Amino acid sequence: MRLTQTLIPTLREAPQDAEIPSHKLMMRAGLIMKLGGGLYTFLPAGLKALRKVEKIVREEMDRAGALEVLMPALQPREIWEQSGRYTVLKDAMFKIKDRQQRDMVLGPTHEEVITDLVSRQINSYRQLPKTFYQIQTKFRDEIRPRFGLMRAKEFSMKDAYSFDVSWEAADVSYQAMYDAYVRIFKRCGLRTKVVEADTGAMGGNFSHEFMVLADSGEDGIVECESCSYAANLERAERMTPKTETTTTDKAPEIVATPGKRTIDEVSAFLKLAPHDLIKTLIYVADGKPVAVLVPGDRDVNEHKLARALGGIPVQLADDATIVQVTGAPVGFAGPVGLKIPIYADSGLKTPRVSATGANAADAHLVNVLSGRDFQVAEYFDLVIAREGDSCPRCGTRMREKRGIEVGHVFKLGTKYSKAFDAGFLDAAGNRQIIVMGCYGIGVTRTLQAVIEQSYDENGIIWPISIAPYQVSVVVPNTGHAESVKVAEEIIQKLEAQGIDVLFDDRDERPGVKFKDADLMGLPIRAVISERSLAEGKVEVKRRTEKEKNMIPVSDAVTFIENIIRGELS
RNA sequence: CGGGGUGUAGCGCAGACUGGUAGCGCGUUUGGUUCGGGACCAAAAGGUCGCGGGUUCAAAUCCCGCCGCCCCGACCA
Repeated sequence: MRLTQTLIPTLREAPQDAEIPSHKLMMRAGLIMKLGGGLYTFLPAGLKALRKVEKIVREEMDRAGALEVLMPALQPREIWEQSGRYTVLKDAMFKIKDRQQRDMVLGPTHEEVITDLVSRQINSYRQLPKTFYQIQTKFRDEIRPRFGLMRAKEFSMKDAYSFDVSWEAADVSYQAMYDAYVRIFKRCGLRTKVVEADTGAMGGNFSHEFMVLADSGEDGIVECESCSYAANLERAERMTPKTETTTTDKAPEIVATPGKRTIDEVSAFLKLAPHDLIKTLIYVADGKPVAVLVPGDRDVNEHKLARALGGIPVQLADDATIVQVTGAPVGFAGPVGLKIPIYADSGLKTPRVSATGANAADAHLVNVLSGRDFQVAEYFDLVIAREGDSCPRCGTRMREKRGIEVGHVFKLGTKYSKAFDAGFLDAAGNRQIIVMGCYGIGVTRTLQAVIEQSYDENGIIWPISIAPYQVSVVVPNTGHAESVKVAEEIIQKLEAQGIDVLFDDRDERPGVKFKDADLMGLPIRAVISERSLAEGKVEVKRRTEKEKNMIPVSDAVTFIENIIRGELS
């Protein structure tokens, strides 16, 4: 492809609204253009790269035995009512009406559609297992679209769904997808970290996320410094810390703490470490208020809390409820004298002399002892894990990292198959329910994540597998006919081998072409100039190499082919 | 939705406080000189100053309302 015939509008400066390196570089390298918040047009070069990611995904899905389908993005409201997710996801969905005023949604995901399909088409154990997948545009009314393609309102996703006769069989399908994901990301040149994750609105009981480690990542994860344990902060557990018991003969004593509501304010005022305070939070679980206690220096993990209380939805109580339950305004809640169930983090199991809210305005209690002054209904691991916590598996210290979630595999179970009555007759003629799994890859996000993980001060560094063009050809002086002729011959031969070549045929100064080649990040650069041709050679250099290789003209094509084959094999 | 910021040419910005013919750099067009790491000279095209209202002889500038976009928090591939 000649640069003058395509459209790759490179920018010297990044648009002001681009924040992270990959977003800036996608804009600067002329891959995408913004239409509005979370909405992007793929320009020719960006699309070429995207198609290559899709191709890798397809090949690996097919290899894993998944069947490609294509489901409607536009879906009737009814199927969402049927799964019970219309309420759960309705704020995240784009909702529209057709001309008959029927409610429709733009699909944010496709469990409902695929399960409906399977419930109609699959009737026998002989038809199972089956895994279906599609690569399709998803729509989500994100609260805050961000970072270009990283979190967009419209994005391309590969979603797959497995259907099995049993939980054991589902494990096999799950593993097949897991393995395919490992291969996909590896082929895209990504280094990923697999972490245990929360299942969220998707439901199900088990999941793994594929994370690209990056400072700009929106997810926090912890990983053990010794064993293989790694988890999303939403799920991450920690071993109960060993704390020393402390005790006192003194009764709880009320201390006036006017206007001191936060842990920081109270600990500073009472001259106690935050750890010596107990943070009391009032939650509403399934309509009923409960008190949740955590050490003063920790935060509640609501996902863990919800799971601990039996998977019911929990939310922080509003101010009115807090006043009603504690008899005090927000900021002075404490466990002593509360008439509601009290759940506490396991870090508080060891009795310690603590300070708590006094359930009275502008007052706190000191010399509070659990067991003596209040009773905890049950202890759970309830706090958000953090750097320095002990690994739940082996007790070693854990460290915190940031990650970009590019893939997520779920063991769903029967949530959707039950809702859509997706069952089958087993060999004995008994009707059984299908066990499902679901598996997503953010295709557009993966593309950007590759850049986030691979760039330098000059621009993108594409892996050969998904570079829009594997080779860029630069002729410093396009006025030199011989250079152009040799360049065109080499390009023609490379393209005949199925290699994508971008020929910078612009009438620009050499410096401009070199800068743009680096910015676009094409993996191999061939320079054909009067100077090198005088020795019968052309210059070939990888994007990451400093040294130029001077290759005889007749060997150039083979030399380049070998680099590409070497990396793709 | 809460908090903060911002909107002036395709991109990056100045002008606003103190109202008076809308500017700079990059990019684009034309001509010329240049030609291995974002050249130089000359000429030119390109703007409803986010939108609506108000104040004023006069508004990019002051006032009111709305909208877009970006950042920090709750959602997710």
